[in-house]
Amino acid sequence: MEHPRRQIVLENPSLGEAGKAVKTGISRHRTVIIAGMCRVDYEGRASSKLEPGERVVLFKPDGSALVHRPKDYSPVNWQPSGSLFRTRVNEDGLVVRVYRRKEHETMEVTFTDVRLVAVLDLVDAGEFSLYASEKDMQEAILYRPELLEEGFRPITKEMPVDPGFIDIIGVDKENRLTVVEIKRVKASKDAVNQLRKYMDVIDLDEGRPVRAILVAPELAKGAEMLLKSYGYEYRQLSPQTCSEALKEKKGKPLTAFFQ
Amino acid sequence: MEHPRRQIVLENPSLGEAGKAVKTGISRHRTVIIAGMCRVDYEGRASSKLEPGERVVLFKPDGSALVHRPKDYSPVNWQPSGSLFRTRVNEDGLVVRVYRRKEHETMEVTFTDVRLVAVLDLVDAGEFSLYASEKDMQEAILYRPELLEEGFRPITKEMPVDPGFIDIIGVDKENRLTVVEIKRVKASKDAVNQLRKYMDVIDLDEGRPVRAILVAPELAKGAEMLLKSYGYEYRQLSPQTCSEALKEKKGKPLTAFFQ
DNA sequence: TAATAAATGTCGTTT
DNA sequence: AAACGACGTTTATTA
Repeated sequence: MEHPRRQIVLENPSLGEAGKAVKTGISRHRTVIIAGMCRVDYEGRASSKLEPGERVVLFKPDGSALVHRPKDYSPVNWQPSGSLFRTRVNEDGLVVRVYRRKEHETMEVTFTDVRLVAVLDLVDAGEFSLYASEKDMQEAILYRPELLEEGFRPITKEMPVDPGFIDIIGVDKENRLTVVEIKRVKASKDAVNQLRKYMDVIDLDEGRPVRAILVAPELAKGAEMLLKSYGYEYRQLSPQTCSEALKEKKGKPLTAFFQ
Repeated sequence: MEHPRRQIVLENPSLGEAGKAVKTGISRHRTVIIAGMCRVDYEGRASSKLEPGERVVLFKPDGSALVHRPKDYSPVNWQPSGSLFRTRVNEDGLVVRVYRRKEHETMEVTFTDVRLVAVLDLVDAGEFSLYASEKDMQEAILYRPELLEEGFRPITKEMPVDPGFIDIIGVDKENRLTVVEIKRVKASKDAVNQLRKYMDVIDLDEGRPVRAILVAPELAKGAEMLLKSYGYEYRQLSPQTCSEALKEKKGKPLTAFFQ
């Protein structure tokens, strides 16, 4: 015997019917999808006005809300999780007010015509894994220092200094102190400046020559100039390569490499 | 006589029915919503794996795609606009492959159970206006220089220099050259460093004293220290205040202020 | 809570 | 195409 999950799907409902479904969905912490003609007003850190048009609006059980136009990756208006919803139907239409009290932010969506309402009881405990992040690149170099260069030996990772954290500090085969800054995307001037900030601190602490190496899959034109002017070095390395290297080394604890 | 817009809404369809609807929707450049049990694999700049769970997936006519879990503001997987879709039904389920050839990026969503498919012909030409942006702050100061300080006269806006653009250059009431950097949120060390970069360039060009003013609604602790150490100044100003000032001045062209 | 840096950042603009 | 900076950036991490 089939036992269909409780869900509401209304096609071209009246504003009243739609409002009722939305209220039900929100109070029962369901995922609510509304598609239809609406306008949106936002007031908070900035303020915005979106004139009427047809959009897809998502209200999630965690209090996040998204207004999506029929184009673009990013929502035109939104509220992050933790927001509160209030739904009402008045002479303007079906109005959903989404507000965050602490941040003093409000987004109000007013529907004048609803094409679709769906109230869904979604269950999602699936694990999400991301590979080839900057952290992966860092770990890969710690596990296989030859990815940086032959003879390199890491000493510290995430070394805290005044301006932030130095990704990796180590020594090269000639025992010179080496500061490593990792970028998982094409390195820009900013990356070089970041490295420079670290070098300024290191130079203060130590009186001996220190190498600086910028690790990234690509180097922007301006960044290359700046890097050379500082006498720093560049090592091409992609997050994918690092991710591959990590696969082979899975299981060994990081600490083993700091003995 | 009613003329309902062409749209397809299927509740708990078979994978075959769902696939057919999705293919139709994508080929006709409609907005497609699918809710159901799926897994997602992404491969590109990074790579990721999302184990099965129930999600809402959006495919837009401009080639953008979003996978939303029942929580969080941001999609767990996505592709930006310009992507291409390929839909097929096989032994794994209903598979939608979203790829961008140029960037070598692929996202593949595999549905094993579909709770809802909606194919909508959304029309959205509504204008979007954002107020109290950094641009608004800049314009407000150009229109009403006293927002910065009494006697200030702007000379240039968006002055291109080596590291980027100086928001505003002007002279104060004592005719001293003044460099203005604007931030619409609390200014951090980064903002001070940005200002410093501009000052380095200006100092090269001119041999006379130059003032540097950081405009922002708030100043971070570390930023305040750094600012003082450079001898730069801070002017508190909120985007909201600027937005208000602009309302009163609507209509006058900016160029009128550079005579 | 504040600060800091990463992000599959995205998006717009200009060279 | 590349560079550059803003964004209601958001998100995670750490002091």
